[in-house]
Amino acid sequence: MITLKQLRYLSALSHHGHFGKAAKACAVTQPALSMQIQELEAELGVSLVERRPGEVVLTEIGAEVVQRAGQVLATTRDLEDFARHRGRPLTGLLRLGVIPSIAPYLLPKILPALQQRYADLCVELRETLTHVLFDELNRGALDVVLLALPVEDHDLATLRLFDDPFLLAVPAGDNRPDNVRVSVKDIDVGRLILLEEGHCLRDQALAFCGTAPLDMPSGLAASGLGATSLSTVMQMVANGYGVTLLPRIALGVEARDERVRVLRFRDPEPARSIGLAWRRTSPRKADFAALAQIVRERFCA
Amino acid sequence: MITLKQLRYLSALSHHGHFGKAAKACAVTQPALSMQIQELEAELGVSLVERRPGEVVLTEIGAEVVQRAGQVLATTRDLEDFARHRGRPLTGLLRLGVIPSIAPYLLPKILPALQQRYADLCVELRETLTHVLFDELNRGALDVVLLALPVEDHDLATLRLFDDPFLLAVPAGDNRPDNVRVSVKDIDVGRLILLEEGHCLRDQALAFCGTAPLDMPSGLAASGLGATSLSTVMQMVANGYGVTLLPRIALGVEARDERVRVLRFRDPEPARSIGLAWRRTSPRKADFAALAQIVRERFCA
DNA sequence: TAAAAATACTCCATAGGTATTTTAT
DNA sequence: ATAAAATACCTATGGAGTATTTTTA
Repeated sequence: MITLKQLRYLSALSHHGHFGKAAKACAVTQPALSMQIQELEAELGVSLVERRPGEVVLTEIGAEVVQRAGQVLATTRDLEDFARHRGRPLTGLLRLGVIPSIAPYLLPKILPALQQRYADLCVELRETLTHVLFDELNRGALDVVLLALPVEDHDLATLRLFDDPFLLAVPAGDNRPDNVRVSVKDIDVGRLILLEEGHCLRDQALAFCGTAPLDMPSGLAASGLGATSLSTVMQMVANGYGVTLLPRIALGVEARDERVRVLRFRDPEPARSIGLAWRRTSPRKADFAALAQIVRERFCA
Repeated sequence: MITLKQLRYLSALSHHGHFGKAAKACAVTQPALSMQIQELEAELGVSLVERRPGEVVLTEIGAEVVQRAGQVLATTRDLEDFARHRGRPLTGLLRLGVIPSIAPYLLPKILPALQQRYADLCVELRETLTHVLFDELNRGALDVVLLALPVEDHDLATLRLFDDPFLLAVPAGDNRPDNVRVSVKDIDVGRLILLEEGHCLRDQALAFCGTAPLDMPSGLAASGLGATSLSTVMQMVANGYGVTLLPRIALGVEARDERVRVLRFRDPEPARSIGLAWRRTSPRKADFAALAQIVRERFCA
């Protein structure tokens, strides 16, 4: 009879591609995990992984089984969450994922409020790129994610929190008149500095500039020096290397340098939508609504 | 750590409403099942069942947990099926549900062909009402169901096989001319004999006659003597108690009595659609396609 | 008093640990 | 020779059985 333990081990093995590491991740020894994988293969009557020297690769069937095992484990986790949090919103552990262009600006304002209002809550933070967050969400490694909408993944439900307009950050020496709103067309795309590939902020900025991501000759970002944080990008702007699109929520933190000027766009201002995403099957919707409430109180005009 | 065994026991307990019976169904002793349920309740930190004398009732949370446990178990079963049947369609056990107004007419023609063409296949049959079949399908107690479309349940996928027209069966003494097709309006609803409540055939017939199910004064059916098989209904027709709608697939079996005449309806003939339904997540779609092929060979004009 | 679930206990299957061997580079 | 997985063997946890007690109608 197949067990959840076997599926957990298989899932870990698939993610680590290595019996020893997977075993460590499961807090057991390598032989223990090996035995359970063998047991599972015997139960199912198929071979799931190919033991190659140096690496472990899933068979075709194995990959599909891993996928289905992920579903089983996520549903199980949802069951547990449901039972444990029923009626007591925002208690226990909440694993929150946030994208890098939101985390430093939003979290400092909401985490203290969360801790204060929900004393029984323990937030576990994860900051990384959108597609990684999605993966972890679907695997059940995260409960909810704070990111830029829209989300295409149909296994996820979303909630829009607020719109975050983009501003144009230019070096202080820029000769544009103050008090005049700029147009997207005023941007010299050749001087545009953006985060490196994979950041949704980069894609949004390119979309607003009407530039296809591929034929993008965007200054330092294109020359391999892709920045991994808005701080770095703003440093580059301050030093006169170019301009960038700055989300308004980052204004207070990133636009303090007097060598930088920040200009508003003409209406309709380009903006991104900030929202929450979670597995459709998640039983903690009440938690997410409470979280949304906290965010909105601080960020809705 | 929660286990599949606990979920299986809980599921059984919920269906039997009795620790002893549930334990028997799981092929374990009552204390074994009791212990696992207690263990599960301890893990989840909630009470799932209320032990009342004479009966066991689920708590509100328990009901939801049972529902979610069902999902976990069904997904797990799908995983097992996938691995075990991969690449070998129609082998092993296929649990097939069929509604009563199809089973006696379709199965004799397709089961021998199935056994012959797929010698490794073992078909387990279940004949009962549509809503029971759905329940068993969703619980994973059945693999696929043969029934009348449409199906509203959105967790199920369906495949249309063929259309089965209705014919009007009347006593031989009926004075309608031969060779003339009848109209639905010709039916004396007061003399219409139908299967008892719960049979979809009954609802379809009423819909075609434009009669609301509630204010239905349908002969014997309304007088509490609801028939449970078309055979019985046809016996009533033969004895002059009324008329009925007969699906064409039943023609050869049920219309042999010379005291019965069968008349065709004017175009467009009223008809029901016969199809297959299975859990969306089922990995045995290839099996179902092969099954559909067998049926179509014999029932598509 | 009877029926059903919980408890007490005993036993054994098995998951997991340690040590070692096998395998492939 | 090294790294990684499989195997051997041992231990101990805990799942399941039998017998018994508790509970409540």
